[in-house]
Amino acid sequence: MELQESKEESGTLPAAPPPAASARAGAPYAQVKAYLKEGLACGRWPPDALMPSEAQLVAQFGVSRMTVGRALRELVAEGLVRRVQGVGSFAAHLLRVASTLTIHDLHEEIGARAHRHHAKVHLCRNEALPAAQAAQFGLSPGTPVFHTLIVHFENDIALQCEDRFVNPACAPDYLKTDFTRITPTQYLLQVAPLWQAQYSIEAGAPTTREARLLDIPRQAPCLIIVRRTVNHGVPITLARLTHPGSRYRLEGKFEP
Amino acid sequence: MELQESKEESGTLPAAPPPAASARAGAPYAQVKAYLKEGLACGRWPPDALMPSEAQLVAQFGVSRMTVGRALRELVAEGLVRRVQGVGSFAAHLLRVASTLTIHDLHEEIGARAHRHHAKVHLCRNEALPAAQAAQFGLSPGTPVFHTLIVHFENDIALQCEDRFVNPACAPDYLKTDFTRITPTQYLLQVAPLWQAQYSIEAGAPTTREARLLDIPRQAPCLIIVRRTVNHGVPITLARLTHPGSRYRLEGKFEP
DNA sequence: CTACGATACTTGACTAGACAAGTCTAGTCA
DNA sequence: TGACTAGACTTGTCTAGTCAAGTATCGTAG
Repeated sequence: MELQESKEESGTLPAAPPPAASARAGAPYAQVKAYLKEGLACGRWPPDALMPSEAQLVAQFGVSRMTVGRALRELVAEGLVRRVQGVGSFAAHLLRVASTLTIHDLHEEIGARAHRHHAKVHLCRNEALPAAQAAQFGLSPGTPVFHTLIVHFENDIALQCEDRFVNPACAPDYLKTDFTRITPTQYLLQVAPLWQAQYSIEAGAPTTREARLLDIPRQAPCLIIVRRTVNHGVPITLARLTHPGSRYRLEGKFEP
Repeated sequence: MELQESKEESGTLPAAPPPAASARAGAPYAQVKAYLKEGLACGRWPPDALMPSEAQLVAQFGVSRMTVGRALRELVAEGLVRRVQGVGSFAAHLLRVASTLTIHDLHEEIGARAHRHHAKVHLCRNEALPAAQAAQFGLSPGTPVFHTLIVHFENDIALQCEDRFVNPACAPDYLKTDFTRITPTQYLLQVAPLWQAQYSIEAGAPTTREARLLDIPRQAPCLIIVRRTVNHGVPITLARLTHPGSRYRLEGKFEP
């Protein structure tokens, strides 16, 4: 359903990283930014060191303060620099740098590889919210909710078991959707733009039912993603996505 | 070693999300940004819809073009808006929004919970790079590399098995480090600021040795993170981090 | 010696205007 | 009809200056 994925043998990584062409070096602000980034990378300003002030950079590069300000602001946004008003700019601890995991739709991902996707709907009904999910979902136990259980296949191999609860208030027509044509994620994004999500990723054993639906042994390690989506504080959906560990992997990268 | 982690029972999520106070609403650029964000969230501009031009926003808010430009530029950086020179600004597909996984050091994380961390070094030597790792690492098979195998404990419970290769050219004194006091990640970040990393996350079974070192059964599902770090195209380190699925979980969130 | 205030320096934010470059449309000419 | 061009509109970027607000320092008055 989501999160960039791949499917290769265990423990490998994709080929060498792309050169990551940053903003074109022609723009003055990009030059200042590249200069600072380079200095950060080569250790000219170790963590917590005082970096040049805007005025110094203005003099050094012969550009206006707005321009060096933009360069520095972008570095702050990237987590490379910490600025204190009245004091100066300091090199950040790269330890705290953040990476990005791109969220994709499984359907699209499979399509992008020119593979076939199909889904089998095992459950699609109105239900009272079980107590076990109530606390995480953020609704009271027993509240009527929609519950779907769908298995997604790539080229007839089961890739994901999607067990999902949906708040009827956010998507009244959810159950009428043809989930063999559109994934629940796609549908929900149309109905309620995604506004905040939390997820947890862990390795675990599938439930008996999941093992049966995915056609894997009960002991097979699975990558389990639990995701909760909220719009303006109102819970939209709670999903448990179970993937056979041998068939699914998350990948990401980051570059300060 | 890294990636924000937690350790609770299976399949749960943390408590409700924080309100996520954005930049203070007082600043004009923040007001414009909030206005656009709100419209994006409530569906005023569905994906690919044409958003107001800078000139329109200038007139509407009575601010200068630099100010609305900054608001829009930040929304582009957050992946909420796509702009095309000469054409206009468009609402992005939230499907493609990026989340962040904060990289932490295991040592720090454990300390933050007021728990004890200790490490046991099982291997710390010079070795010829095995062919199996050569391709991913980006060095020729047989190249001399440093190889460490360290198990990290939290309150005497094994949390991570860290199998790591290090390029001697980047950290000549790596083997002399006392890894019971400082983690390899901490040390490497001091020596060579992290510049680019790739990782893959998957569920799998531990190797026989990992199972023994972590004191878990061979069938126990593990969360396996393989990470490769590169500085200016030069490989620094390749690490395989194996975590018992029952004791370790990754968490993250995103908010457009 | 201490407390206070002036001063210098820093970042934060904004304005008004400028030029460049890309895209679309409508009108014109062959 | 088809090709071309001029104009309008858009974003991308920059300058030079302004005002505000936070912080550190240093000298002076008590």
